[in-house]
Amino acid sequence: MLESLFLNLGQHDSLSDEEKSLLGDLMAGERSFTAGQDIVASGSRPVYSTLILDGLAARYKVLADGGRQFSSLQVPGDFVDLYAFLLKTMDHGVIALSPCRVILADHSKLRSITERAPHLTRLLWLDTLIDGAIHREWIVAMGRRSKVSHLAHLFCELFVRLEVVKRTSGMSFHLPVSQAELADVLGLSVVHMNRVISALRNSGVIAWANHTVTILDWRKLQQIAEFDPTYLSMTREPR
Amino acid sequence: MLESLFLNLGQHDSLSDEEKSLLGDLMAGERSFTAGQDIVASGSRPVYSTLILDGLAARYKVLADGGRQFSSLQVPGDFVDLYAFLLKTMDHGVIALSPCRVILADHSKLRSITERAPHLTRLLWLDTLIDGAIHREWIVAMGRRSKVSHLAHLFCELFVRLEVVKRTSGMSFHLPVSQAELADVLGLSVVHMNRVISALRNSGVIAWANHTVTILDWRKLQQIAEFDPTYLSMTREPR
DNA sequence: GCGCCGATCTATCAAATGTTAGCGCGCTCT
DNA sequence: AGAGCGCGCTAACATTTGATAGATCGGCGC
Repeated sequence: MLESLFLNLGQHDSLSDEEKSLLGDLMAGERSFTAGQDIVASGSRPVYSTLILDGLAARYKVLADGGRQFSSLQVPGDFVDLYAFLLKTMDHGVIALSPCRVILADHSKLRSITERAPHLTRLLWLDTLIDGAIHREWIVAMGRRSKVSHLAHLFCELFVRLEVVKRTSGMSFHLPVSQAELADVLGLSVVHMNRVISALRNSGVIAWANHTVTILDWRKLQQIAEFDPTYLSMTREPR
Repeated sequence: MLESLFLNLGQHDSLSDEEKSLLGDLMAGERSFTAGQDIVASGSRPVYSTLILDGLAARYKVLADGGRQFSSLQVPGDFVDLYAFLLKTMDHGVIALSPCRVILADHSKLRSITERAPHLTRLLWLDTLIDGAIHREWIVAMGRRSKVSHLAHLFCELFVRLEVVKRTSGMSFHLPVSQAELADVLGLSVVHMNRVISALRNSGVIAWANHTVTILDWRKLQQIAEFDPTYLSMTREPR
């Protein structure tokens, strides 16, 4: 059941059987959420962290004028709020974008991992660092890429991340979001989001129907996005 | 000399004398950089992490069309590349925006801290998590705030962060950047950056001359920015 | 079958943002 | 003192993006 987590953490360095069993002990208490439900509420002080087993979730913040901005998308194998273990108070919410099955990690058990399992601790730390690297890439995309390039970059990133946890089929992946939700990722109006999607479609590099994205020309998509996966740290080396 | 670091880490939880001395052992090898110099090069694989003692630095990425985007600003007491300890390869550069004095932390010594000093490890981890929280706040600002609000938010954040390390004087702080560099923070053209600055100035909440920003009306600035410092985790509690 | 409703898509106009160009001020270098 | 230069600032115009409105389409409940 923790296969996605093992695939995710294990892509960066090898996980020993002992570490896998520690993770097994750590994760307990499965829960389910329907699309649109809050998985973690802004302002709360969780006593456990949440790992996604199935589904798509997003971190978000809502402004006074009602505008919403997603600051990350979370796929199976991702901890959505591992940092809450040390940050204590959630300064944003996490919402399920599709039906989500999650499993919980007690903060007290996490703490004991930091006391006793330094290598596993480093791998968990690394997981949050990659989170940060993705944030930086998003900042660059929002600030200096064209909107079409930004969208292309997002699709590249999602494809690669989903491939790691075996959630792609061929060059396709499931993306259960509306255009309005995607607009909250890129920071655009819905109307303009639609224009940008049309432009990327018309360039013939992707197809998107029935909540499924298909990459028709990976090379060209990567070119449009100037996508360089270095920031995802997908090499296996001692950490 | 490590006063800024102690102030920075110590704001979240108390640092024992032993931990301070571990940090003293960790940091060795002072260096200086002039404004405009790269402190860490993109693509490099550093064997030490860098702490800022004095000066202002920024993480950045350059795109194919020459556009540059800063993804963070780093002030005294900040590790600019603590994550490189686990991420291994720099996917972006770090540049000195003003003359910078820095000090280095050997990755092998960092590793031994993770093996022997769990609480200090958690505090270092926390430091990178706050980095991530700031990134998320920037994403929200870029996506959904008005440009004036974004700038106001940046000033609020900088003021608070500089205050922690005692680099403010009254309601003023030193901000040694040109408008072009600030444009690379907000992701704007220089011309529009100038318009946004003028607008914030005309609203009477800040003054900015000689590289010094003075907050004239903190309450109103905070209102314009919708600034809530929760994400900076400035409460002292067990971590 | 019928009607409702959310989602996609389009059209039109308004506002925000970028581009190019140029002026003036205060440096520093000689 | 004069030249050169980075920087702040402005003007005019082009392009991108947003707001409002409405059409179309398909799923779903009654």
